[in-house]
Amino acid sequence: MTTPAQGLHTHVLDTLGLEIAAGECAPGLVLRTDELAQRFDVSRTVVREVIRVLESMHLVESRRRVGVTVRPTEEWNVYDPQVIRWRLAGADRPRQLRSLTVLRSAIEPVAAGLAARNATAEQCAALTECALGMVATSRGQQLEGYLRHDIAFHRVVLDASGNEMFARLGDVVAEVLAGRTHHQVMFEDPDPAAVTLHVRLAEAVREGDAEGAERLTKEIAVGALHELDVLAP
Amino acid sequence: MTTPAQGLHTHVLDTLGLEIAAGECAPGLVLRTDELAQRFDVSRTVVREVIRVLESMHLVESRRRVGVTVRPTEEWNVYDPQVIRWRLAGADRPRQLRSLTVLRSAIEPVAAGLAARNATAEQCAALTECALGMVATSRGQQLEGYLRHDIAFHRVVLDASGNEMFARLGDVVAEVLAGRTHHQVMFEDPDPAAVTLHVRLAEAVREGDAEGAERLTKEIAVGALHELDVLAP
DNA sequence: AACCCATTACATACGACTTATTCAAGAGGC
DNA sequence: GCCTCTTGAATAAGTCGTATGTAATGGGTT
Repeated sequence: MTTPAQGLHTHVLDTLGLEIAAGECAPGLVLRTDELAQRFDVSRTVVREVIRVLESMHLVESRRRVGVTVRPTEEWNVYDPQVIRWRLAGADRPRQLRSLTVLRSAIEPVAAGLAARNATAEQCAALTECALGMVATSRGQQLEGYLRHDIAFHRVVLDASGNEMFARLGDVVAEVLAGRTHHQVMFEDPDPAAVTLHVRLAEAVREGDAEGAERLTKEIAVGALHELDVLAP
Repeated sequence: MTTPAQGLHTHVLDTLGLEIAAGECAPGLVLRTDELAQRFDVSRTVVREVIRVLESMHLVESRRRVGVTVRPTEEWNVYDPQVIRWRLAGADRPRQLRSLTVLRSAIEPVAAGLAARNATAEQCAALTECALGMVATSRGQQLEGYLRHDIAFHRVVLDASGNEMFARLGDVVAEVLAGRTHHQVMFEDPDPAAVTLHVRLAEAVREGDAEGAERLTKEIAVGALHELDVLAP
């Protein structure tokens, strides 16, 4: 475990956040600030700043006389990209991937519909380019390149929706796609049907076909969920 | 501006967060920790903890030698309930309400469909009770009571979906409904059609009619969006 | 059983030291 | 003479140790 040295604060925060998000600290467990200071060999000041951040994520609760208690999962700020990263790195990655994919299946079709209405010419061009990139990397074990284009594609769609709440889910989608690619069996090339759907989605957005874009995105989502069912029981 | 005394940290954080979220601090503006310490008459320690929290929300970026710079809106963690509260309290509440309502229109139909499949008997009962409460308070300027039941209703649906990402949007929905009720013209009683839709949605969930639940929720969302269009140009 | 007090662990504060970044001045090359 | 690269000083955040305040808990007393 080599410290990236990128700040004591960052190191302590990452370590603690990971442990809590992974469920290694049972809810209700109390941490003592000076214990943590000892454990990480940093001052209590640093620990307190870390605790404050974890508190703002609703991962822990700090109360006088009792210490820092780990909060139950249901209270966490699960939309915080940092929390998502920690959870995806932890033990229940499968469950996490599933709930995030369900979230995507709700958001992205609507976002695609809006994108079909609002996308600029540049965004349409970017979308087509991404789709072409996906096609070009869809065979021959070029999963990393495929992933890059896939992420860019969905990011453009979310951005083009014109809704900032959707746009800000780009990072989440990127994490999901990356997690899926890196964690599951990577022997096979991506599903050809999915590639086709992306190409057609780019077309639908370019033509301003909102219903078509929504329907195609739903199909992509269904495929992703199905893939999860097959590969992760 | 009387301090709630509920911790220096909380006061400084709320004040700064509100100012930034309201757009009073232009992106790129640099704050100095010493200045802030002076301004709020607290120690640098407190300021630094606040800055760390704001940093974790991606509202600001702290760099050595340069200071604490306010980040552009696109980089904020807009799903953080705290950030949402700050923004709803600020100047661009209308835009914020709209984008959150669009988000709801994407999430809640899917959540309702899942709820129809997964809801427990208790959740179905709670749903019916909420719907009844909405009916009972739908006339005679009882908007506060109506709001309470409305919030509870949607929270149960999101919880019953069984997806934690949906469930955690309960707070967001609560903020949106409350913001809508408290900010807009409150002379009129709620739309009778909306009340009916909620009652029928409770029925659909109880009967396990996923498609019906999804369709009814979409209708509710369309109504809410239409209401926004009419009342907020 | 109700009240009070001592203990405990976080909350706040302050000051000194460290480190990274930036800006500018100066040396060197073209 | 102008541009570039290097070097060093200034600056502001980062880190740390310590001291004091404060609220909640738990036990002891009446």
